Amino acid sequence: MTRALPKPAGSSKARTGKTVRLSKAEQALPLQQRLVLVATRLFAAQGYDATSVQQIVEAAGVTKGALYHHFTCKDDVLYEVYHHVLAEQTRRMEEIADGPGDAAQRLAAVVGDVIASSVANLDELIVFFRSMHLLPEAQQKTVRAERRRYHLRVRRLVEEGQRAGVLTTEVPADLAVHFVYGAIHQIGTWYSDSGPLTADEIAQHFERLVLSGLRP
Amino acid sequence: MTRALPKPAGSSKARTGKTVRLSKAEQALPLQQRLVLVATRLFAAQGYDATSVQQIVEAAGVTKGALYHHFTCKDDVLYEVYHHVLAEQTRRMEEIADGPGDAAQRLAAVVGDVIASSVANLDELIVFFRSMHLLPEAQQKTVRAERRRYHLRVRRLVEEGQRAGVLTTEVPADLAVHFVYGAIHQIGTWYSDSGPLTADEIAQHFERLVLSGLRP
Amino acid sequence: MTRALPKPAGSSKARTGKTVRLSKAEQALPLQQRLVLVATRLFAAQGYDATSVQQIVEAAGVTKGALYHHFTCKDDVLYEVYHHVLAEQTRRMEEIADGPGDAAQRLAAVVGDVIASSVANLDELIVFFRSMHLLPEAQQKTVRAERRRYHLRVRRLVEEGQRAGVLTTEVPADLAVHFVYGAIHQIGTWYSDSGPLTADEIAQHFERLVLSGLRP
Amino acid sequence: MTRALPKPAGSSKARTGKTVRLSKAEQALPLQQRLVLVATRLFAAQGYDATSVQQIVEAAGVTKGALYHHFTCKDDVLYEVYHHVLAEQTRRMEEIADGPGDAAQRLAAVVGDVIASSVANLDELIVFFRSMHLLPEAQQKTVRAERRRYHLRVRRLVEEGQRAGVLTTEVPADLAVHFVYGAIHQIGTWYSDSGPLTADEIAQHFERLVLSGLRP
DNA sequence: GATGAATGAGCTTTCATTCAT
DNA sequence: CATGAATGAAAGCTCATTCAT
Repeated sequence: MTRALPKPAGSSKARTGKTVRLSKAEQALPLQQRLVLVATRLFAAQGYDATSVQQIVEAAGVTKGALYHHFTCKDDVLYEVYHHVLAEQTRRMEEIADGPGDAAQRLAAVVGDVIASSVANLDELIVFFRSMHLLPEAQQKTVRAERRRYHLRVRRLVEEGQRAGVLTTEVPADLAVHFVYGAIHQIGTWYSDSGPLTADEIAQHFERLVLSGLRP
Repeated sequence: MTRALPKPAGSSKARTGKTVRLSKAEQALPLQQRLVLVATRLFAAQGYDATSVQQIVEAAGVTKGALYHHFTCKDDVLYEVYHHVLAEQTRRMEEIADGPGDAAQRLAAVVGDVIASSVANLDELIVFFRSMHLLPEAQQKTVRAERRRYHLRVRRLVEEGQRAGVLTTEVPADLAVHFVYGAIHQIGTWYSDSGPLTADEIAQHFERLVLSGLRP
Repeated sequence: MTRALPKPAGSSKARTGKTVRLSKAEQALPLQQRLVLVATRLFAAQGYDATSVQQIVEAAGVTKGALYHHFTCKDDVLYEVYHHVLAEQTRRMEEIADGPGDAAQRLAAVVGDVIASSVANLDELIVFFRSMHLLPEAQQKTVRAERRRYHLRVRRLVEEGQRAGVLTTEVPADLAVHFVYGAIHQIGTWYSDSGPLTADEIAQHFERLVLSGLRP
Repeated sequence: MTRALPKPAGSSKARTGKTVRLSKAEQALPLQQRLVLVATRLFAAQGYDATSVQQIVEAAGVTKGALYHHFTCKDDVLYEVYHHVLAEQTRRMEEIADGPGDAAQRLAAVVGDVIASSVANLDELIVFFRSMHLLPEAQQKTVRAERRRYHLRVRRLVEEGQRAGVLTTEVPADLAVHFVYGAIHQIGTWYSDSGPLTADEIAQHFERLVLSGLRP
């Protein structure tokens, strides 16, 4: 017996009694969006497997049948979260990447923007990195493909900067992108609204840190 | 079991038929370590909730009774994975942080070392970030406390470097640490043995990227 | 429904993906008959319980509301199948039984006719014997009463033959009827359109087999 | 609205509140056999789909987990019923068919025996013909193959009789077998312990009816 | 008349965990 | 120490049926 740990009180599922409260505006959303919203919060707080469909529908104020009227299965709800995050993030990134400024400036802008939107949607970020692997293989493939497209677009931005001489060629572009996004994607594990820094301040520091490493 | 019928495909548990094969050396490990090892691989591949106790004991070649002899419950196995990772990483980091060289050099060495050991134990890294939130609150607290101690030690190293003038004071030490480790902790999401760069090369690039950002 | 995900294989309902195609003439039937027709085929192919109301209405090209407008409940659809089979079979049998010829000749004619109409409506026959027990007790009673009436009429025909000396008195009339219909009612379990014998040939053989056993 | 039928009181499942009572001897059976026994009775009374696993385990005095420890799924329990019936019936038939006497005598003996054993195990007979089609396709195939083997053996017996001149060649052997067994397999739909004839009397009459039809 | 969203009840199955042997 | 049968609780999902529009 390795150690006598205090036994968890209840079942291993529903690890926290977490309930989600919705604002007036959120309650007015169409049921499908309301369910995704509620599910995102619960998945972020407890994990996908540990969140029961029952918890989701209770938090949304409907019954299971209603959920299964809008989604084919629980996986589908999770997939919807990804779909939402990825589509939004990709859209924003591309708008900046395809915009004006030199490549280094645009990269910095992308970093700043993605930090802002990550902080604004922390739950989605958390769910994304903790639970993607729980999707059925087929859907994981789709998600990974979308992510790769995102990654490749940013890599092209870095390569453009390298060719233009505003970013160092010493670091392979691929690795540079991983480096940049690594720091950002981990924000969910430590950021807190009540921390000493605002999202903006974090974004500025990160822009600087990232860019100074990538300058020639 | 009367007869082995093909399992229904849709089962949300056992998402992959993943089985784990152990090397000769690993098979010779004491049962407790063997179980943790096998569990780590399964948790990394399928997630904690999606891995059944049955799968773990089958992969380790024993029966449930044996597992429950060594661990109080399934949570305890997961906790053991963390204990193992954290203890080892902390030991290595402190050895370097308390060693010779200026603060910036030691920080670079820490970064290099933690990347090396992360790549060498990818499964543990993956489980750590994906499944920590699934532990009962009590154990999460313990783990978070250990992580904070680790974080604080590295922060002290950064502060030392700032005071010594070898690291910039423009970035808060706390944020600097988050930045450094963010990139490292995400390695599990993209690193592959068959990728273009060796762990060593990645480590060198990351050291450079990190340090150039933190130089005054 | 957000997206069409492949259905999990193991679902105990919808055992086969059976869909029913209707001929032009059948599509022109009034909705109520069309629903009964479609339901008969689905019940025969999958069983009553395994066929969902959804499948029925989809196959008929309408929505649930339409079905519930014509039938009080799913049971009612099944009952309608019986009603249809029984009324038709009784009508034909009585026409022959009340017609010309000696009792043995009329019995033979009944056998021939019932085989012909059973083969022509195999699905109804199958549903009849597989699913009658699934009706609510009250409706089962009604159906059983109708069947008994049918049975008694044929028994009277046999008794008439016995009195007239054209059928043996060694076999109780009741048992004789069970014997005769046993063979016929099982046709659904082995008959195939592509088998070596036509319905007519089967009918002729069965007439001979039955009658030679019942001759004095 | 076709007709106003009295609505079924409860859910469509568990159509009857049927409970099964076990004799002392039956209660002493190993759990696996006890479950099959209880399930056979419930399936015969209510149908397979309409019988819940809950009903089975309650009648057997255990919990669901116990059932799933011995069977992989509900289908498996049904399959076990078939396996049991078929193996037993085949064994008995082959013993007689391979025994002494001319082919007609052996055929008569087979008929007598199968009636006796059908009456002795009416529930199994009923389940067999009503619910076989509810098995997954793979298992249906197996069952059909076993049945075909049985059918072929009896057909060979008929053919032997035809060659020996003790059975008519006017009726194709295949059809003859279908005819013989048709009557027998329907026994479940009308036989009652409290009816006017004993199983023995029925058997004797059927032997006579069948054989006189098949004599040259 | 017909639709589509929603309900409520129940179903099969899974699984961590216990315990007599 | 270890096993294998069994428990108890919950989970995901389906479906007949209702009802506002």
